[in-house]
Amino acid sequence: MTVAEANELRTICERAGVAVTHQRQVIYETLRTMHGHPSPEEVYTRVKTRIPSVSLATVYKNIHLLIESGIFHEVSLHHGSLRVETNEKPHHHLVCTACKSITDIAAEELGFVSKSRKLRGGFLAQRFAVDVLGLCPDCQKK
Amino acid sequence: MTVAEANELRTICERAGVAVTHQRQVIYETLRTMHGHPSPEEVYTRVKTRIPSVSLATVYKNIHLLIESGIFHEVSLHHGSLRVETNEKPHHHLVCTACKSITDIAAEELGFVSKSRKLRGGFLAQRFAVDVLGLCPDCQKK
DNA sequence: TTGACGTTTGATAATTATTATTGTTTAATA
DNA sequence: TATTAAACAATAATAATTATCAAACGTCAA
Repeated sequence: MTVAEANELRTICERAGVAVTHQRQVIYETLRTMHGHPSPEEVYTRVKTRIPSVSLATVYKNIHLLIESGIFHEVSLHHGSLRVETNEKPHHHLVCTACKSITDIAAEELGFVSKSRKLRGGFLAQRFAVDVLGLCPDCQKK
Repeated sequence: MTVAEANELRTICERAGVAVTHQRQVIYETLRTMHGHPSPEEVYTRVKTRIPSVSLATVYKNIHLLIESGIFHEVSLHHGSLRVETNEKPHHHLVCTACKSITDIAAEELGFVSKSRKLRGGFLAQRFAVDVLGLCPDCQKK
């Protein structure tokens, strides 16, 4: 862990009012070294090599802490369950990072050029998560 | 159910090689009348008012059928588990609708103007799912 | 140092969402 | 309507996540 990283974690913990424990340090550090889009289970497996006694629940709790602190993100807010899209018109979504509610917004209404942070209805935009859905090369073959 | 809808469902079932059962009809029809982003549980509750004996598993199976037929979509692909974003650079994702693999693509690399369907690496773009992540008015108050 | 107190952890039970299994019923078609 | 494969309901199983709780830990005042 670099000095900058150590400081970052200390700041996060201070702001959140929690202690800088060994488990937290290792989980933070592990995430910093992992690439891609690891699941809690994958993080757990990695952390276990350094702290064999670590609990999966601890990994979950600390991942949540780090995500809530804004230092890491969820790849896509998944809404706990499958959701069916019933709006046929081309549109995007306003997703609340707190309550995860989904509101439709017409495609025209969302100019990608705009950097305005307050959108229609008072929604406060923090970031755009853009998924291109389609088929990867492997799946095209099948 | 309108005649057009009845035809649509029949076509879907023919293509998929499945029977047009009463349950399927009611599930399809129910989805058509629902707005927003219903979960399987919500669809199940609705369908139950017309077919009290219906099983939740049947609702799941038919929602999957309709999604695979392309007549409805998932709101966002959920990957079965939480995924942590470890890439700090601004980027988007190439998500395979079949295997749900996620590949990063740099923000610059994804010109929104482009309508090219084949992207870097041979990924076949089918549609863009754009989420604006932020806070809804209610959650801003809290 | 010691002891008291609040926090964190690990172990595990509980919950939630989804999928698989199985015996029974039903739709399609002759 | 009789046949037969498909679809169904009921429910068990699984996977992911969260909740519970007792024990261990860190901190700080004496």
